[in-house]
Amino acid sequence: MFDEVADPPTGSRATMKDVANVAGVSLKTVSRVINQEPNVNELLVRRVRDAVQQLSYRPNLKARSLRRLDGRSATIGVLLEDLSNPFSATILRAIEEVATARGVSVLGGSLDESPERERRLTASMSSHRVDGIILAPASPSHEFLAPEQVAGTPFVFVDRPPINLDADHVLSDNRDGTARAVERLLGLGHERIGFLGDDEALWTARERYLGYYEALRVRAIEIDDDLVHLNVHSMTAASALVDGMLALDDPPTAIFTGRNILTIGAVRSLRHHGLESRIALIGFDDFPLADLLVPGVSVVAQEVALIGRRAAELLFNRLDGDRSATQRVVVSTHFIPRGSGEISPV
Amino acid sequence: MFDEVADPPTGSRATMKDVANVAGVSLKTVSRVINQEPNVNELLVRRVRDAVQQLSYRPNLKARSLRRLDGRSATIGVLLEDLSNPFSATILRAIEEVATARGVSVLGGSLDESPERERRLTASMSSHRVDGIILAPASPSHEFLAPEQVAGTPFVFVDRPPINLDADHVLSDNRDGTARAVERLLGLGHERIGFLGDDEALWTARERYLGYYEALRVRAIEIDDDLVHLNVHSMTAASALVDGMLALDDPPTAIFTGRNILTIGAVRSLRHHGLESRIALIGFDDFPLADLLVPGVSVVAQEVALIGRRAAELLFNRLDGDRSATQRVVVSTHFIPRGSGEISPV
DNA sequence: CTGAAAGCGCTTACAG
DNA sequence: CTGAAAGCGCTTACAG
Repeated sequence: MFDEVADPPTGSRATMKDVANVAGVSLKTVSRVINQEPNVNELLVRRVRDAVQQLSYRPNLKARSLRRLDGRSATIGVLLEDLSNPFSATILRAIEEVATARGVSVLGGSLDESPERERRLTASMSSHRVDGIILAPASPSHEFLAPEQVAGTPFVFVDRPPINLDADHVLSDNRDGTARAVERLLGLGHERIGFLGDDEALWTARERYLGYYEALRVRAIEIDDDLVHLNVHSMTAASALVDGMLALDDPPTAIFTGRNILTIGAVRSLRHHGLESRIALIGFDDFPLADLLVPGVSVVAQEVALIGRRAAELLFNRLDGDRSATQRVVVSTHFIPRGSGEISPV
Repeated sequence: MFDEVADPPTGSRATMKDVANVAGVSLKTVSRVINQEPNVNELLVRRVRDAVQQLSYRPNLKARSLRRLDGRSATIGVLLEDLSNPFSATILRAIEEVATARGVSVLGGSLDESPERERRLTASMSSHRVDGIILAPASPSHEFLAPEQVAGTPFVFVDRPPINLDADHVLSDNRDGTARAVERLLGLGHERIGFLGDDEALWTARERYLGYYEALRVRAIEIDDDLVHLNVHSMTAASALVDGMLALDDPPTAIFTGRNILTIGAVRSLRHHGLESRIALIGFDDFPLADLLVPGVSVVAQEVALIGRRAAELLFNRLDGDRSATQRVVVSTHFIPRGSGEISPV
């Protein structure tokens, strides 16, 4: 034997017990050093630290959280629509920032608007015993999460409110943001304003439509069914619908699009008809390079990172013991004029 | 007492033992049912299933992985540059897809080009006992990961190769992709081609520069220092440098930009000078709406999702026991002509 | 086909 | 200031 104490074998990890053996102290002393408890002899601290170094020891969080009274795993779950889209990605990053600062890791997942995936992934998070879950929901009802909530897992909803469940949530002011933008178009003299919206099943799509509806109502302008299209899912569908509206006997002089891919579809159609500088356009959601298009595309922008940050703050407040009533946080949108929304009717 | 067996108290979760009590069977029988082991009496299976339902029982993965021989946590770590940028977000999503199909969850983190964050977050992943780690590295050396690797955690690097560590990696053909694009410009008759590149410390930035360098060398065109700028970090810096190049006595007739934000900076400058249809431009990395600009921006596009998928496949192969030699996977880039790269010199 | 005992790597509660 | 024993919620290895 060349080593005084045998190293643990390759392919397996050093445990606290290995560290104790190498340092010549008890398990409990190692635990004290790792957890920075006071009142440990300097010399022993040093010996433990050296052994940790020598063995590349990493405390096992799974074992720790299994035994600890609070059972915390130092992990939260974040389930969003699609981690590859800029909206979800920005929210995830903002949450990560808050979590990392507290030494908490983030388990992420994409729901793709699938209620079934929502059930599966929340169950998975639950099996991982995450300390809390932030969710941009896909289901028509969240009753099924009640047992998790009762078991002590706090939920914070983002982008859309919970249904049949009492939980904190963070939303944009979809309706007001849209109404104010449509009011701007009305203020310029537009009376025929087209509307393209996403899937009616989505709360955000309905809210944005309601903003449009209310703004017209206030001015006593009747809704023209030829100018309103909901359940538009793609850029190409949006282009085709704008093509159709432009072919009407009485075409719109302005268009409001309820989502960025629909906005881009509208831009393509207007360009195709050479009307991008004649017909006003405002979109909900900012998008990269909107300012580099000609004309620049005016938008109702969401504070996406702020939504993520607020959600994380709410969650950690709950984890810190906040038992106050459920909170709804509404994050303001802001209008960004870039040209396309400032075109007057001819 | 109304219930025959007391439910576990609010705020705590049902355990396998609780399920066993409610179902009137032993712990081991519950374990068999949960893990779908064969040879369990139909009646007992049913009773256990009912108890699971009634108690909203979720198996505790932490406890399971603590005891299991393979110690698998059904979790992998994914550390990328910035989860909010489209490149990282697309990779994460592609990995998530492969992982979810295997019932594995993804712990994500952003490194922000910080070696210190890389150390901290890999250590954190290690404490979570992830089964493997996919990493877009930020450090100048990855020696410090050797102990983790020896302890049995496989690593797969993406976007950049490991340094001082033997590990699988997935890269784009940065150098070739750039060289072929620059050759196209040369083919059009361009001889003065500007180059803007990212931080020289980054492997990708160096490779792309080498592609530019080699393409010119083959044609025996000398590199003009006035036309080459490395360590360009922002869109505004790129704009200013293009402004400067355009003011030269002998300005470039074409520009190659080594990263999408630099490309956008270059577009801004060319527009500002009204030269966007006179001076050719090709950028590395595609970006949204590149086709909607006038002229459309020609790019060398990476197969970003494929990079993520390949990395995940490599990792899971290792977890499935593949002990073959370290692999380097090179994913091809492809050129997308949209107009700006097809402009001939005047 | 079913179950009682031991143990994974830690923390807790307690004794000295 | 230090440590030995029990136990977190599971799976393993074994007995019946």
